[in-house]
Amino acid sequence: MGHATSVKILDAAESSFAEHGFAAASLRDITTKAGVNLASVNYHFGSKEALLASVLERRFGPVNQARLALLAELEAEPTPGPNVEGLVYALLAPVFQRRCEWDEQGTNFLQLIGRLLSVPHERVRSIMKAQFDEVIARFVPAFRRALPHLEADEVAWRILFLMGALINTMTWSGMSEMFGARQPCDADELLDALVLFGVSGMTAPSRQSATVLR
Amino acid sequence: MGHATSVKILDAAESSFAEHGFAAASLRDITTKAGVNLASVNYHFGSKEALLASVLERRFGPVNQARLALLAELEAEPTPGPNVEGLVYALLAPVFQRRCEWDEQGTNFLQLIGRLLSVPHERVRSIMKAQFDEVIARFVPAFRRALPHLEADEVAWRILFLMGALINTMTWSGMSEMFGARQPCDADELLDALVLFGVSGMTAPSRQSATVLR
DNA sequence: GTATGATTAAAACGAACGTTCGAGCTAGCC
DNA sequence: GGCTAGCTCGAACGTTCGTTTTAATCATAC
Repeated sequence: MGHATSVKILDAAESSFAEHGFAAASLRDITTKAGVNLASVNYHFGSKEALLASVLERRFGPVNQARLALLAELEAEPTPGPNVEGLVYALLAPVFQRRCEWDEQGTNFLQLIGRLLSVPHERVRSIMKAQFDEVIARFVPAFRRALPHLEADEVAWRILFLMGALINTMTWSGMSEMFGARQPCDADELLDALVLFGVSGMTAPSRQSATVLR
Repeated sequence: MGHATSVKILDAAESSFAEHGFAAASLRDITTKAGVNLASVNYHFGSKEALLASVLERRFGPVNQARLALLAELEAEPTPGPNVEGLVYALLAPVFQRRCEWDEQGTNFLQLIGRLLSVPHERVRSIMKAQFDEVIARFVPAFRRALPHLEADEVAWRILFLMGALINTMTWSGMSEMFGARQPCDADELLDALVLFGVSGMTAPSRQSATVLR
């Protein structure tokens, strides 16, 4: 059954890409983990790069769909006024929710994202862009409406800062120990901490109104 | 002159590691950029991995020394009370200041950091740890004193979030355009934006006192 | 001028990589 | 039973890698 083989390869590739990054993950290692033949990758996916593309598409689709669904709920609410917390939550929560579901398989979804987003690979970049275009097109204006005291550009930069806090923290599991702190007990604890940090950061005063230390 | 060759190799390696990451950067590419013989790397540094170690040590030393110097200045001030902004600035500013100095050479220092911090390499990790141990040992307690309303663990997590915002944003130059925003005009503008974001995030209310959306 | 250590260079090695090929197996259809 | 398409497999290819070897050159000291 060809489909079962494809899924085995995708699972093994995800795990290997998360652990080693793209360049250092070898097809021999991936196919050994998957328990399939080396040639299967090229048969089912065409190339190593195409395999990576499939791994990313398989995971980002659901996360971004969930983000957009949460955003739609927010925008349907009758309560007026800015809801930065809702937006931050809608952006971050789906990642943590999918993590619990997918990490059962022994992969580290968030580590995968963090690792692959730092890969300087043109195809990766274009897949990211394609996956995130709608999310960006919907979230950036929503944040801008919720944060009218900020310049449009600064809102976008803050979203980048927020994504950076999300991604980098997840790339390195175990980094808390390095900082003399315990690991968050579960995904919810970390999500709560990050939402608080993010909401506060997003709603910080604008650079014009703040006296910045120099 | 052996020393001149070493510096050429370090500069070329830095540029290549920043652009490609560690695994995908080849010694042949590096030595071609440096205009030296392939064997020079092994002669002067011992191995590819040792070369990476030298690249990191060369750059992180001055940044972390600057961080500690700024922290010492803060702690010497007679003004009492928490100075979260000073701490955030002390942590972030040295990176931007060195960037202006070192990028003259055509390397992208911040991109290098971001790229290499995501490398799942044991030696890289141990070098990072060694370089950052003193910074962490001094900054984490200082932040904890400045933020007594927070649990000790949460302070550490927030520092991680802050570092994540710093690192990830820098890993991908040009990402602002993807979000429909212009690039920050200069390093100072980006630093100011990030300091505001970070200070506000660090000083956010604790999870106990905040009602987090669920 | 000679000796020595440092440095550089060309060449080659062994290993591993991703990709391709030809053969064999399996399941479904007639 | 025969045929076909899909799928899997072992083997090998060409390429690239990091490292090593050997020889030559250079700078310094005497």
